Amino acid sequence: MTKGDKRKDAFVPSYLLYLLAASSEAASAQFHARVRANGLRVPEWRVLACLSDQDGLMITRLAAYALAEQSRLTRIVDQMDKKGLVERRVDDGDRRKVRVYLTGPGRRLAETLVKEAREHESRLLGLLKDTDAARIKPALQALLKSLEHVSPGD
Amino acid sequence: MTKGDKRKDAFVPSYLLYLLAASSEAASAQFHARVRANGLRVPEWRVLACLSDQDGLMITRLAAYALAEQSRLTRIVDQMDKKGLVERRVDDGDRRKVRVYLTGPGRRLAETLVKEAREHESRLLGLLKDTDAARIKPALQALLKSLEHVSPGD
DNA sequence: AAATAATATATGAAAAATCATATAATACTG
DNA sequence: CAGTATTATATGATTTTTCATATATTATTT
Repeated sequence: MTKGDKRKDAFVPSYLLYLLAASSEAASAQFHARVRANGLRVPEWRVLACLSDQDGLMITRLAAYALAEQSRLTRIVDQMDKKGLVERRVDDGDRRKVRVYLTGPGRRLAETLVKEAREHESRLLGLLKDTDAARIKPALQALLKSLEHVSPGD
Repeated sequence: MTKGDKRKDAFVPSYLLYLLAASSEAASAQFHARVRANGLRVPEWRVLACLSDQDGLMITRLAAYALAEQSRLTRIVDQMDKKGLVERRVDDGDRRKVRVYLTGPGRRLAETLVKEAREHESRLLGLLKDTDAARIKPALQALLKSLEHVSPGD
């Protein structure tokens, strides 16, 4: 019982959901500042990144891929449309669907930012010991995958 | 060139910041539903958890610990105060500081939810292979720690 | 100790996110 | 193929969140 034992068994600092939220926030902070420096908000950057992976996604799938709720994504696409970064096209085969495509400027901005994102990621991983750097992405991918098939009522 | 090569090299699904944000969101979803079932919103639960680790934190430190911006935390504490879960006390030594303490009901609710959180975490880790389960928390802690000392202008 | 700077919290106004639901198109069913 | 159900997107109203800054207290400087 010497000293410094006021928090003998803190819960939060080793709680998985805290570690995920806190490290997501901390790891993203610097890069998100770059996003804003490019005149975008975070959800807009996510849309650009998703479309640069797969152009012409419909609103619903784009929302899921970009981690945004559908009605929010509709409005994000509105704003990106106004900025000239994307354009909407109604799907020919199913006219309920609205597909979102990058414009020229949108694609160029996406490419710039994806490049910056890759560089930033390298720097982040470079901060870690090789073992941790090698393990973190596989562990997260495993977690994500195992959660994909969890029933909602769980 | 057989088939199924439309997304030859998708960026997003293996991008660290995406994996962090997506797995944080996916892993938290079920537990956050439990939080709401207990009449709390997520930031309120975080405050309870932080105070159950260390009662009487000042607003600023509580904000950092609970991953909320200061002015937002002020309002969250307002609401929790109204609900009778916490109470404010001005610090005697430095009257700028407002310290936040759990009330009896607040502490009981915190204990209930921390217990549920621990159980939920076990279930989550149980979904993973032993190697991934053993590695994920250390890897995240290493990432968080390496980011603590990154200069803001980086 | 007066003047200035720094720190802690709160608050008003604006922007963004959420929730429920409207609208429109397509798919199913008897 | 008429009627009903389902799916996709948009929108209004409300609640949250954010941003800048006001207010109050303490620390520093000269």
